[in-house]
Amino acid sequence: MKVATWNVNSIRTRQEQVIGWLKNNPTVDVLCLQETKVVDKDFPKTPFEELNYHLYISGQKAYNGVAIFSRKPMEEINIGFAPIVGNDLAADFDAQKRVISGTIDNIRIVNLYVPNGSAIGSDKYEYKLKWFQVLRAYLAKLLERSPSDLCVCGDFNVALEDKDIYNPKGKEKHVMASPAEREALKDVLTIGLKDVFRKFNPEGGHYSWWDYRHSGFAKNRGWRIDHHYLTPELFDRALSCQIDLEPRKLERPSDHTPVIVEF
DNA sequence: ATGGCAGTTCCTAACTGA
Repeated sequence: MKVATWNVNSIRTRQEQVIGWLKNNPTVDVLCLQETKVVDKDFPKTPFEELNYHLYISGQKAYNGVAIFSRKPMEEINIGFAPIVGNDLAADFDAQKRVISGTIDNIRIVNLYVPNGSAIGSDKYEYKLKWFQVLRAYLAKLLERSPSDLCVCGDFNVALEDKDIYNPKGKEKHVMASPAEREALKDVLTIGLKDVFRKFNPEGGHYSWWDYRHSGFAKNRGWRIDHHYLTPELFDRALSCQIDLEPRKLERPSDHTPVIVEF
């Protein structure tokens, strides 16, 4: 099975590129999208349903929004944190549409759009750190509830190691690389999740996001912030994990490009 | 770096993103 993650930065703007990518990648079983930026009633479902995908979406106006496209129907679709951690813990977080998950072939796919955090010390930064705490509770409960394999993927807005950044100098003061953000993500991973990209690609120089500004992509000044984290058995079974640079080369691209795991 | 790019809406200005 192949599971891809792609922050498309607006599904309506990127619709034709996503269709083209799915046609070029017919072996992808599940595509997790982030930053769809559209309410559910306006999501362009038809073109993807015509390609025989089952769609599971959770969007809001202008910001955020996640979706899962699957070749086969998924089961136990959960939207937001609340169905797993309860309303009290999820209350401040589910207004932003950043979490959707579903089960396929006994593997629970969790699709995340982690908050950006804006700037270190800002309210949004504190929100991001708290969000990771709720995520940890959410994933721990998921594992407790049904000890199936987990594939937690999406836009994490954190580069965990210096080698995930083109020029890490001074980046500890930069959102996405600050020590507190890295610790918050590492704390989530202690429940038993591993970065599968690093199983196959131990070296630096691999990125999934490039700033639109300053010709970031042309100069390969990127960050690796889109990840797949797997539970141990699934990690051991994994066959490959690759970043597809092609969509980033197109006219009017998303600032992110897809990452695909096979297990 | 008041920077710069791109997307959205309360749409030609202001916001959010990363």
